[in-house]
Amino acid sequence: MSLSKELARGTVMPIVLSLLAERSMYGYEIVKTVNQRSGGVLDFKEGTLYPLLHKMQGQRLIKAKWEDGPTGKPRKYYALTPKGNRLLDESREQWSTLSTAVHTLLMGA
Amino acid sequence: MSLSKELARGTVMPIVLSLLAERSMYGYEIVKTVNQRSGGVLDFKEGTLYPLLHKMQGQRLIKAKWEDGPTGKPRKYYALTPKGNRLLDESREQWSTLSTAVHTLLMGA
DNA sequence: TGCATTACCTCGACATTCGATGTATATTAC
DNA sequence: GTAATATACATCGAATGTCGAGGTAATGCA
Repeated sequence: MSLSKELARGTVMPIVLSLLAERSMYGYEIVKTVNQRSGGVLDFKEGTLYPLLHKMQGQRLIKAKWEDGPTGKPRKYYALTPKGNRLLDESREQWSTLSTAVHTLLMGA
Repeated sequence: MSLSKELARGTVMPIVLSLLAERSMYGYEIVKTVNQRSGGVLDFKEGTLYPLLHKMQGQRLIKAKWEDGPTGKPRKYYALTPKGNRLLDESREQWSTLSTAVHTLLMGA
């Protein structure tokens, strides 16, 4: 795996939480949104996201609901649970703490 | 693994490169230095670091030299190679890019 | 003597991620 | 009409990274 990919490990779940806090989304939409909003820096793969969504659902961080999309074809929309919302807060805090620490060590004390 | 640990994945190698750019260090010293400088946010484990150092040595990113420490007991000092130095530059750039992207997605566009 | 610390190291278990692959429908282009 | 592309769900195996536990041995100190 490239260094860049390696660094991005662990940011996937927090980002998913953050997007779902904005509004409900379906899997494919999450992939496209992240890749587009990050300007190509992040590149979520379906093979990464779908298992993660299922895992997060099992942990009651998100809940799923089938709803008809604009074409009439059903899509699986995910939304945050209260528990997911709490974890989001925690994640943001931890990201701040970590990125400060890494910055210090990497960019010079 | 805790969320925080999960986030820190992938930062280990860049940080090692960064420390060794400052001066040569031995493994145990790297562990202690990182944990202390990060104020406990990062917590390098020997089981992580030693295999990594060996891997990096195999990739010619660092080179090792046995030298006598103050007690006369030999220590294995690691130093950056030119190749390691180039990767450090790259790593710093990639960290900046990534952390900006993650910040945007996590903390709100 | 006994304990903590320094300093090297390996190993197995576990989790994460990717690339590949599969299915099916909808849209667009020729 | 049909070929190609995009949408949208999903699983699986291989590769990799990390940790906790364990091992060895020397030093410093009370």
